[in-house]
Amino acid sequence: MSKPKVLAIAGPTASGKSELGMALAESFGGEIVCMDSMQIYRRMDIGTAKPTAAERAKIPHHLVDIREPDQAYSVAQYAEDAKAAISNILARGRVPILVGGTGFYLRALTHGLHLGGVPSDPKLRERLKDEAGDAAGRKRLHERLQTVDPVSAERLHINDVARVSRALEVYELTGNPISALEQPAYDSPYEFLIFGTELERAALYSRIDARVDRMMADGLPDEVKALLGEGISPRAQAMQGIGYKELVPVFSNHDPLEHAVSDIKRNSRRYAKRQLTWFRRDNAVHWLDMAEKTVHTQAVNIAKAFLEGTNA
RNA sequence: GCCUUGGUAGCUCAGUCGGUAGAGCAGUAGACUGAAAAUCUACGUGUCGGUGGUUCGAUUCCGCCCCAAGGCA
Repeated sequence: MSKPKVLAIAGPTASGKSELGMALAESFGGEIVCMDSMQIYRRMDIGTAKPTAAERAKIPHHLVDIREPDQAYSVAQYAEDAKAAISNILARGRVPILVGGTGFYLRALTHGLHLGGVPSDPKLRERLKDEAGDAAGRKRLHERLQTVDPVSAERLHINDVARVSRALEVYELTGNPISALEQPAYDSPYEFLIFGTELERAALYSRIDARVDRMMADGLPDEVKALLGEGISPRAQAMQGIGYKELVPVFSNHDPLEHAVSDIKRNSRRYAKRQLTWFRRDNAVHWLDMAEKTVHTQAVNIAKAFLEGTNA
C-alpha cells in the first residue's frame, strides 16, 4: 500500500515559488499549504509577499493568516497544523502542495523531527536572553550547559544563544538534557516530490532588490506603522521578520528610510543564501532553473509522472 | 593653464621610517531537532593609477603622464 503523495516547492525568497505553486495547483486540482514562518501572521501581507486575495480566491491556501502578530508559533506547531491540512486536502481527493521557504518546517515534515514534547517557556526565555546580553553572560550560560548537558555543550557554540538557551530550557523544564531525548526512527506518512527553485545568484539578487522596492511602493512602511500602532512589541516574533525589524527604528528612532531599505535588501540576500544552504543539503530536492521559459511545463510533467506513480 | 590633496580588496579607508599589505562593510561556504525571515560558525592576493629612474630590492623615494576633488587664474 503506497503512501499519499504530496508536492512541495522550496527555494530562496523571490525565486518564483508562489507562481509555480499556482501553476501546479491549477494543473492537478491542488491546494496550497503555506510553508512560511511569517505568512502565518495576519496583517503582515506586504512584507511577507503573502499570496494575494485573487490567488487565494482561485486556489485554496492553508496556514496563511492563522496567528495574530503578537502570538508565538513553533515548528512543532507547524508540523501538527501542516499534517492536519494535508489530511484534510487528501480526504477531499485533492493534491496538497507545500509552498514556502522555511527549511526547518519542510524538514519537520519530511524527516519527521521528534521535537521532544517540551514546549517553550516564554518567561524562561526572556530571562536567558537577558542573561546572554554580554560575553560574560554567554560564557556563564554555556558553562551551566556544560555541567547539565555536556553533549549539547560540546556541539553548541558559546555565541549561539538561541540553541544554548533552548538546551538549558529543556533541562530546566524536565530535568533531562535535550541531547538525551528519545528520537525513534521516523517514517513519514507521505511520499514527497520536492521542487527547488533556483536562479543564477546575480539574477536572484536583482529580483530581491526589485521586490523590496515594490514592497516599499506598495506601502510596507504603513503596514509596519500600523502594527506598531496597535501595540505589537518590536520584540514580538513576528516583528523579527525581514522588512519589519528594519523599519521599526524608522518610526521609533527616526532612522533614515533609505538605510532601512538597503538593510532589508541585504538581509533578504543573506536570507536567500541561508535558504539555499538548507535546501541544497537535501538531495531529494529536484532543482528547477527558474530562468527557463518552460519551467512550469517541465515541473507539471515531472509532477504528473510522480502523481501517477509512473516514476521509477 | 597653475597650485593643493587624493588614486591601495566590490565599497569606505588604514599602512608599509624601501623587504610586494590589512580593517570595517559587501560577498562566499557551512551549521541548524518546539524563536528558524530566528540564531550561529568559517573564509581577506589585490597589475597598492600608468610609466621611466634611483636601489640588491619600489606599492613606499624621485621624474613624467593619466584620472578625481578642491583652490587660483
